[in-house]
Amino acid sequence: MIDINLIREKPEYVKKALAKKLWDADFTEFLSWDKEKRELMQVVENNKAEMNKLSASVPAAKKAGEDVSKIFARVKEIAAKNKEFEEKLQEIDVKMNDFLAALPNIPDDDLVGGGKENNKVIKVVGEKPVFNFKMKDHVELATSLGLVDYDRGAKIAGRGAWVYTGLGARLEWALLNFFMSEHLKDGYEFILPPHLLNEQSGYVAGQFPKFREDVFWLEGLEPQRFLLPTAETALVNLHRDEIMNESDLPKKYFAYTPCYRREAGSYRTEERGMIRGYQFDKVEMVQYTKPEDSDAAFEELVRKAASLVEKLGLHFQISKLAAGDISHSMARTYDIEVYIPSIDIYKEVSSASNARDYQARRGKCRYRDSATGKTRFVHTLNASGLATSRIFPAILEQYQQEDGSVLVPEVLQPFMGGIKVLKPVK
RNA sequence: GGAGAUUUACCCAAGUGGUUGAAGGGGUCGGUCUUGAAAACCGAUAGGGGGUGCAAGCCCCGCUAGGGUUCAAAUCCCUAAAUCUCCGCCA
Repeated sequence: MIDINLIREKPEYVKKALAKKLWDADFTEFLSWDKEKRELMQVVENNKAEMNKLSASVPAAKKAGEDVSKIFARVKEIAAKNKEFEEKLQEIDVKMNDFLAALPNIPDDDLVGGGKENNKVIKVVGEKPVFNFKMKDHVELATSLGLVDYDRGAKIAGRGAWVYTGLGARLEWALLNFFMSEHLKDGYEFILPPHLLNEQSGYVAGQFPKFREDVFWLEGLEPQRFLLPTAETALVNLHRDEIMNESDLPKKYFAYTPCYRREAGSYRTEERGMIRGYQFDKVEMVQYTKPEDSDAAFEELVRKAASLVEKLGLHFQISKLAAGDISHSMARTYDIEVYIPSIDIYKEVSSASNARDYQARRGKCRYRDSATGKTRFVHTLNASGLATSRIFPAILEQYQQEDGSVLVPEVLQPFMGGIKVLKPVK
């Protein structure tokens, strides 16, 4: 939610900023609603004040033995007149809320406009691996090593599903454990949230109304619930409708959940295997900060996400996203992209974003400023740390050996009972 | 799935139509007393939005949420949510 005052005061600035997100905003109608709303409020509230006053005078008048029927009639008269205005007012209110709720966040000033093509690689870590043998892709490797069973996944669940088996399951779990241990070391609090969330949570995270169609809704539950598309949805709602103490900030959380998304359907051949599925595992970090601290928190999240990939010994890059490529709710996003040799492409394994007060406004998530005693909206930030569905293939491909085996990254070995090599099953 | 109870401020809690624009207690904060603390006593403590105004202020909405009845609702009616208890179901 963008601050309505900003739109009132600098509509041209907001329009320009949103244009960088390839969003064409026109505030002329909105501002006229706003004006009308405030005029109507004057009338409605003045009428209510008069009604209140008249009603309050009834007991005294009764006591004095006066005729109160005139007061009743007068209040009724005002109420009837007011009804029309109130209905109009509510109508405008709904229109304005819908309009505001649909607006994306304002991108940070330093971002370039436009879409993906304007993303900029700001850091490259490691080098593309060189193979002096015929390299295999991760699907081939996962199958020959007995790590993933695609056929049985399709059998029991259908398209877009796979089964981690044996050492594959252990590798997946080792990744998650490794990520968790790093976050715990950094003082983040471990959260296991519910996976079925209510509509309000999707709204506050900013995924709704825009992405209502991209999540899985459950039938037979009232009120309706959906499967979370990322743990961020749960984590940024933890403190909604709360006023936190300044001393509680920053809040640093991480959660592990599968992520459920409908988008999986249309993958291209370059994305075969476990690059995209209806469900994938992710550890997600979220911070709640004071506004002045969110830039530093953002840097911390990017650094943390990158350090995980680096510790895994994988070649990757960090991209600063153009305004049009960052998600709806965010003001700023850096992607960590790991190299997948078989397709010679860098794929996102973490998206670190600063939502600033966009989500906090939607969720009325505030803290009390100890200096002024006033409430202020917090800033929320999130970053994957990490999604396994692309790290797993990256490890298989980048760590593959000529004999068809795959080395286990050193940091994962303690989480896999010391196993150092994944060997082909006969 | 069925039945019942509950939902008031930071916490507990009174309150069934009109000085309740919410008692009382606890807590918290400030003070008196004290070498210091405790105790006691005194005082403060309803939040959060919104409108208007240079401001002081004035006004509107807030007793889980949304509707309704009424001149007037925490209080009556309807709907929903959450919590608790019991029963049923339980891969």
